[in-house]
Amino acid sequence: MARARTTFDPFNALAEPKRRALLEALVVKELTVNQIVEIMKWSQPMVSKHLSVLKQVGLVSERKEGRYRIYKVNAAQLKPIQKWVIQFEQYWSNSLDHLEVYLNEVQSKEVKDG
Amino acid sequence: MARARTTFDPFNALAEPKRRALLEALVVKELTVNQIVEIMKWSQPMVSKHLSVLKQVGLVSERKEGRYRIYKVNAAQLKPIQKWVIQFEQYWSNSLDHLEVYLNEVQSKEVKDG
DNA sequence: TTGATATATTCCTATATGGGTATATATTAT
DNA sequence: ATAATATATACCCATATAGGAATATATCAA
Repeated sequence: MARARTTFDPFNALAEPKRRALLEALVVKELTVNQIVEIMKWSQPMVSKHLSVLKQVGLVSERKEGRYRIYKVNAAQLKPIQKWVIQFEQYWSNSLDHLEVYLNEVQSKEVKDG
Repeated sequence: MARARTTFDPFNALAEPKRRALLEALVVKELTVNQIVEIMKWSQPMVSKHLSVLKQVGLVSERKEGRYRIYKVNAAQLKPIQKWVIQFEQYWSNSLDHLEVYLNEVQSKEVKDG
């Protein structure tokens, strides 16, 4: 079987880098489709399709205004993702950040190997 | 073109629910492949393949011990994901909803530009 | 009405993938 | 050496895309 559906899972929706970029643009301010097209330099159908995925998982919402559709981020839908990630937070130590840990590992490895 | 490679992007690695389940199991304690097979009731190759993806993006690390490979979570690799999500945190805060934030930004921009 | 603009959708293709089965590789035990 | 165990990998297939091109739909303008 192929990959699981991206369409019903926010994790999956975010797996596509373009969609993350889209959210980053939209969080600054709500935009119409064509404004996104201009900003992103993507084709219009491409923008519409990615927006459609984001809408299906609730990460953006859309309202109609005349010919325009105005999209905005629904950031609350990111909360479940953060909650999932936070489960693991205790396992990356507070006192040392990852870089330090990494450097220490490299250092002790060099000491051991050298 | 098909979907972007899952193999080099932690977001993509987490897009697969089975891999998230795997991390949840591993964060409790490190496990060998066969222990995971028993716990998860997945086929051995399936476990190995998902572990391989997680390893490639650095979300797990592996050490060899005799015939066994012991896998453990490298939770620090989740930090970039959390950082990405946190960018949006102010927008799901209770005190301000997105519209208010937007209006404030527009207002200050107008003040600056006007 | 006719045309222009804004957006969504349909159709197509190429491809990365998830899962299964079989097999390869490594290590330990006899 | 041979067998058994632990794990990874190769191969195959079905499928869900992502993207492009063309088209449909909706709204506004003349």
